[in-house]
Amino acid sequence: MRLKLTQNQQKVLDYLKQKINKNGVCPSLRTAASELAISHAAVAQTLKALEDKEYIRREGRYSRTVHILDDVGDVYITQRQKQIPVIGHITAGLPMYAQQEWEGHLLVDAKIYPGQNLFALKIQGNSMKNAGILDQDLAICEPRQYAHNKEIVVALIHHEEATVKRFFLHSNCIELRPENPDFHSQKYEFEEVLIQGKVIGIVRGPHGIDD
Amino acid sequence: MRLKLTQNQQKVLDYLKQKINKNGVCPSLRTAASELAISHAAVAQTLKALEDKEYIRREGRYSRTVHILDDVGDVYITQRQKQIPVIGHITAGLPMYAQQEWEGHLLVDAKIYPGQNLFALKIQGNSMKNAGILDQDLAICEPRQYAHNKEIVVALIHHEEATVKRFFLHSNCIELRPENPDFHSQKYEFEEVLIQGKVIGIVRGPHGIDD
DNA sequence: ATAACATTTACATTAGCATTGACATTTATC
DNA sequence: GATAAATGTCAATGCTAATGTAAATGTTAT
Repeated sequence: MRLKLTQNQQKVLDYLKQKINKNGVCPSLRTAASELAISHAAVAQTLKALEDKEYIRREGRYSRTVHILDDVGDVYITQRQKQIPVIGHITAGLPMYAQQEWEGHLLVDAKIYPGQNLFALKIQGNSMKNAGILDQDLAICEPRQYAHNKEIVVALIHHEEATVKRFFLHSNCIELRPENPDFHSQKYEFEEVLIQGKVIGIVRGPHGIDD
Repeated sequence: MRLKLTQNQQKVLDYLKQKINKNGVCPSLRTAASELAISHAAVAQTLKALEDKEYIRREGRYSRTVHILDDVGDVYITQRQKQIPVIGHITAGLPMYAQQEWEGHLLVDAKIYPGQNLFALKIQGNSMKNAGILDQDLAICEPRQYAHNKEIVVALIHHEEATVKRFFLHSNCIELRPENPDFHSQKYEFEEVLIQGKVIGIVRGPHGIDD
């Protein structure tokens, strides 16, 4: 949702559009300033405001190119917003939608994450590092009580410990395999493991991007 | 559990929600006052009551921003959505912000990705695998023309080839280091490399989660 | 009585817009 | 290439209108 423009900002934007349409390029600050009868720095300030409000975009620091951004319209965007709970701790025996300990909500793009009753889980540790899942990442999960081989799942072990691992079903046991040579595969009896969901995506924020 | 609202408080809250949904920002006290047919100080008092009951949150003393809170104390999703363009290819001539080059928009949570004028870039290849960035991931980036050592950046090489690598500045060259033993560091003269932004996050969809 | 709600008024703060001038960077010109 | 001109940036500053705050006070409903 773009913020509304003030009268002055609209005036400058209209002027820019007209100029760019006519000449193909943006006029210099001082040219614009003179034609708008204000100072060059005033134009620069308004341009900054227009950029902050996402009506234009500029390139590098001293670049002279300005792109006018069309309204992308948020009619469809409202249908794409999806709010999913971030689960703090998984409590045994409760289905996902009944989990109590929320750490809050996460907003995701429904176009990328289709499905219902999705939930998010904050990853603890680096056991899935080689699958591109790092400590503190948010794993987007779809609730499921079963899993196929090689899928990355959220599993509850001994009804208390939640973990994200790659799933393998063997004839007599379930193997939960980490993706990090520092960790080892664990094998469990069928009744020791409860599948809670399948990981369908990852959201990583600014934390820990640069070690 | 939050205290119940009075009829009047509920009315004002509904009004605020509607206004914020429509305009993206909270109306001024006097605007609201006029539309609710009361005085501006009355609105201020009700806002104070709403804040005490944790239905809204306001920033500084004289700040004009109001956040609507949900029952968990999170900011409402309508105030957290942020659309960012997905850049298809960064190529010669820097048409990076030319809208026709965009592959669409991505909806992200503003709480996780603060900052303005963000853009997303689809990762090609696995050269950053050990940094938890895989092929086809969407890298969330903040525009920047400079970088600090060890940061993961989007760089344009020889004005045509865009790449995501870890950045190192040496006395006589710039090193762009991949995070994958199958690839090698590349060193460039200063004028060969143009920094376009810093990677501040990753969004990975269902594709490629299970190799 | 008390809390919620309302008003009026004076005051403090902020946003938007403008200016100027020094400076860094790019572009043009020779 | 070197130099000059043009251009974008930044910081400091001032002004005005719009805006939020606070205090004193009155009204209404429970």
